[in-house]
Amino acid sequence: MKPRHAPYTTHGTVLHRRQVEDARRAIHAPDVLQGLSQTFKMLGDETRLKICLVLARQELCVSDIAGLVGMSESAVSHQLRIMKAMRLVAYRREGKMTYYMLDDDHIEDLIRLGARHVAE
Amino acid sequence: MKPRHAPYTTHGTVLHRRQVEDARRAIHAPDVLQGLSQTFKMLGDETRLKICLVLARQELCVSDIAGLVGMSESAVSHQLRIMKAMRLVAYRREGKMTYYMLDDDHIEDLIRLGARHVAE
DNA sequence: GTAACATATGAACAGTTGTTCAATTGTTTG
DNA sequence: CAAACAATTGAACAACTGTTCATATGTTAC
Repeated sequence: MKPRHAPYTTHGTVLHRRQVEDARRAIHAPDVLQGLSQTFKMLGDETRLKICLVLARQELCVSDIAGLVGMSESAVSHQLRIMKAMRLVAYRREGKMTYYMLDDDHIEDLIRLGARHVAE
Repeated sequence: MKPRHAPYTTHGTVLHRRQVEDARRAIHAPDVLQGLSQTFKMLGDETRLKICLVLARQELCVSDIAGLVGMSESAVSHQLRIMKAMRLVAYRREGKMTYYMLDDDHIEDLIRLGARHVAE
């Protein structure tokens, strides 16, 4: 059985020149890479993921979000602050309450695609 | 200015009945939710994200992956173990080397969609 | 056999993360 | 005004994460 690759150097250096050169092109620019991982990390927490889901179609006040995601209002408020900083959610104050809403069209698509992946 | 919502109860209970009922339907089943956040969390780490990118088109040995993503071989090996456990990568041994490759079509789509999002 | 190498693995560690709790702010209502 | 309520904030804390370092495993070449 003949080898599919041709290794040509030693430790610390590139072992498979052609493959490595091709692969290098696949890596995005540092800032894109950072934004990407930040976005995914955002959705990597179940609480935030649920918040995104419930806020996708309508605005909701903090208490209702808390009830829906099964977390304390404080915990939700902390998460919303992060999501607000990332410009993922918009908010609107009305009297005692603050209504939050998802302010990013792409997120829903991302979750939908992810869900299709999970469903195998 | 008339209120857009009609609050009707107090603390701990639902404040906006209709919105909450609609929102509740948007939350996926617990196992789907968990799978989703796990997948996103996976991509939420820059090292793993880069590994996915470089392994999308061709297989590579651990040393070359390490060189490409700028991490020690040990660090990469640890991450590959996790990714292997998640059935995200497949591997093939050939002599001294182990060649890894992305074993999940959806991941690339997910990253591509994410990248489009980052680019605004 | 030994030496060199590629990879894997375990323990330890620092850094980060998400929640809780208590206190605070700001608003509405009586 | 005070009481009730919605939301926010900061400190503290436990849990988790990713890396490093040292060591181990397994393969190839001499």
